[in-house]
Amino acid sequence: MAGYDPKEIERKWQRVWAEEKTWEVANPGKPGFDDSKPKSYVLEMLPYPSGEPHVGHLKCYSVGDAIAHFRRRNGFQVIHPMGYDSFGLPAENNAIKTGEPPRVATERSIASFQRQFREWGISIDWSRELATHTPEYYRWTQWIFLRLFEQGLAYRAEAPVQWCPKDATVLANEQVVDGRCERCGTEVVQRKLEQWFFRITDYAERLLADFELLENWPEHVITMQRNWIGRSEGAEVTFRCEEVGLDFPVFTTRPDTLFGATFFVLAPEHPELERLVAGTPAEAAVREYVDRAARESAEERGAEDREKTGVPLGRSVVNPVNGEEIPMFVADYVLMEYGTGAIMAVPAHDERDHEFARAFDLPVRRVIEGEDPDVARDEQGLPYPGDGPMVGSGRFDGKGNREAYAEIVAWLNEERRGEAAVNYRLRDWLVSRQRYWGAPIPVVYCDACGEEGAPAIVPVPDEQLPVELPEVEDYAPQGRSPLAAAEDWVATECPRCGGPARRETDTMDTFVDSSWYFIRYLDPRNAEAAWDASAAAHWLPVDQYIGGVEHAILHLMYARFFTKALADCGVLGVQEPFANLFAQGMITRDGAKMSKSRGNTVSPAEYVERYGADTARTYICFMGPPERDADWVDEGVEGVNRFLSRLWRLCEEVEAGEEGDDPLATPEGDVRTLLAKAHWAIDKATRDFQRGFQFNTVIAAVMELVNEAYRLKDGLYGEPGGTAAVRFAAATAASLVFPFAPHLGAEIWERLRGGRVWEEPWPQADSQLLSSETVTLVVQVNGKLRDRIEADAEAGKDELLALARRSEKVSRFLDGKEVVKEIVVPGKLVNLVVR
RNA sequence: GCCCGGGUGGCGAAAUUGGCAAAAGCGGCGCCCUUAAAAGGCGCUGCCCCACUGGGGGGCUUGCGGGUUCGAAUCCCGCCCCGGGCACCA
Repeated sequence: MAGYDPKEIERKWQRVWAEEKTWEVANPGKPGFDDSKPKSYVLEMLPYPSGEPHVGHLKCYSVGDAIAHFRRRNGFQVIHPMGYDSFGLPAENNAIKTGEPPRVATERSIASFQRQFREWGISIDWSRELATHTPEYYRWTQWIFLRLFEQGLAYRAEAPVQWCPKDATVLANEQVVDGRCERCGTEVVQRKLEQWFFRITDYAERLLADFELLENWPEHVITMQRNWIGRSEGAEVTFRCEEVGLDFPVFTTRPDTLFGATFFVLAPEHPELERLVAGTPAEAAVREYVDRAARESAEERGAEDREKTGVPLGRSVVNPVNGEEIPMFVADYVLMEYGTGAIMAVPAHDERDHEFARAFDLPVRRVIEGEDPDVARDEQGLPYPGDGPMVGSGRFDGKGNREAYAEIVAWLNEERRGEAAVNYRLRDWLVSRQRYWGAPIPVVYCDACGEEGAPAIVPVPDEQLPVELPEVEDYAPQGRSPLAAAEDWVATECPRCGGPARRETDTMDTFVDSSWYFIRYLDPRNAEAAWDASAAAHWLPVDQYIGGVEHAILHLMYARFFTKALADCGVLGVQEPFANLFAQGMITRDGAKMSKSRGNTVSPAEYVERYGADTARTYICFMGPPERDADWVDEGVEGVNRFLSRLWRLCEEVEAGEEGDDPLATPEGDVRTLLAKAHWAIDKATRDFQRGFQFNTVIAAVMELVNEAYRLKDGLYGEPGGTAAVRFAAATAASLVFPFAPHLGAEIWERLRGGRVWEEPWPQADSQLLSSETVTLVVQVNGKLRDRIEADAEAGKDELLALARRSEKVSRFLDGKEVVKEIVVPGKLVNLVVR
């Protein structure tokens, strides 16, 4: 007999799927569209094609494919596309190092991903394949940019931005981790530059509120986004500096502590600083302080345990609630990016203000009493951030601070000195990059159309898209985009006046490309529009999205923002792109994250070569719950390979043996036992599939079924209905394991049953065979297990009690004791409580 | 500091959601097949104690300490440890 030869089987079925285009689905209204089935959009995050696929990819697509197969066999028309997020820094950095154009390295990597996806047997609709670096794709990325521009959602502004000196580019806030460039680890510096932004902050409220619309997202991902958006409720209150006649609004979450404000602080970047101190004795000191702050990195400024520093301005503002004049300072613990860049300082009830007050010997005035009566009134126990009755707050004294909060805000409103306000930590999304390998931003600058020396920003008309990325020689950025060197390309004609104009030379952040790809899949060859409205209406939203948690904030929030913005532009009918999200865990080796430098990487290709794709995929799904991190162990791979081989040999054995007689109408004995096990496995697999994709226990159930078949088969051959039962067990195992090991599943099914397993509906458990006539009754005395007794499944309470008391093992513990309580759970357990 | 996860045999894990703790896998031990090995098949395998020719019996056990309950890995209260996110955000 030929042993299990995954190579041959896998090649065979991969050819079938490719030739028959098995996984392609048509759009509504197109030939081949099946309107009898409900749709299901199963999507894994598209890979960034750099080098070869790694095990993280194998996991993501194995999990997604199992879901896609399961849905198909449950009667859904599943759309399951694939593409490549093929613009971005790594290809460009490689180009700078080796001189190889980014396109060449990227397309080589794409070819490698394509080959391996086929070798893994992932059920992809290849007719919908796309790559974000192709003009056919980025043309529409540019088109979306123009729509956002029209809506005022894309704008150009000078702003302090995070600049990475190594990569010589600006970064999005999200790409700065602990003050360092996410990619290269270099400390970022602040620069003031003209940049393009998307107004994601306009959507902060909806991004929060619409968590409601999601069906099932991991709680921690929602929490991370919520933290990132960072909504705070409070009030904006205006403090006036009479000496220079300026109003300074501040944002505070604690308007109830307004009477405790004893000083006022501006951020070093505050635009009015200059006017406040120009020509005053404080000018020199303030300027020096501001310059020093500007030189410091965000990391240095944000360091923990940093001493509070600052400089008095020699000016004061008036507290609107009590008319008190309080001194002004500049200090770097106040951030320009948040709120208004200025704060009222309440040292008695805010830790940071308290530290500053101590450092500068400023008054600390308690306005809320603490809980501890001993320290309630004096300066001990300060700063006190909690609740309590108000003191030193005029007519609000004695009221609870929560109550006073509302009244103070109402009063500010009446007096027009402030109003309720909400602030967000979220900043607008900086999307321009001074880099080559990205989609060009489709605008030109025209001096003739401009005013007062400033050129006009003229959008490139839709019909002139795409603005193609020109070929260049030198990819290294020199503080301006490498595109600036392509002078023939930069010099263009103004679409508005026809005069000479210059192209924008920045490209878009790659997160822009990946913020809408899931829509393009629905109509990827459309040359007239980004997508056909009816296709989008039919398939969206994505029913199940699968990917790593590392995208919990960036990609997932940007895609949510895009969806809402496109809906507002009237070109999309959904508010949320991904109804269900599954965040897969990481695969480690030797307990550590894989890295080339550590030398603990796992190459999927190597394992696929040695054991076959079915083994590699099934192992990955068997390692543990897929949402959790899991450690790759070679012996575990072999264990799964042993299991698949065992199933294979079982198939060969039944195939070679007698056809056997027909299945019995009322199976008995071991025939029934094996059939019951098969139906138990069907039931278990189906439930675990639905319950959060617990593939590890699904596979364990199939293993149990195969083990049971091995235990019983030799006694069953020749029995009435015996061979048929073994055959049923093997075919059922193949059918259940198909979503993980599609080649083996398809092959065994074809041999034992004929036809295509993926066209078979998912098996249904026979409830007759799920229940048995007898059950194991657990007998406890005082909650401790004392005996197990076979009992009639239908037996009543009294019968079970009698049975339990009759047991010798039980009665031993009842001797000389009084039974004070009897608990009977029919079909399960008897517990006798004795004294 | 705040917010999420998580802690169960030698290892990664199960436990139908309050009812037999440890399924399936790995590792380990033993047996069968074999001239031999590999492959394969079968069995045992949480810890401790008593008994042992053979069969057996008892206690303990889900990070720690309490509680609720006839009964807790599961629910409640208080701690400890590990991982992740946010953090000078007013």
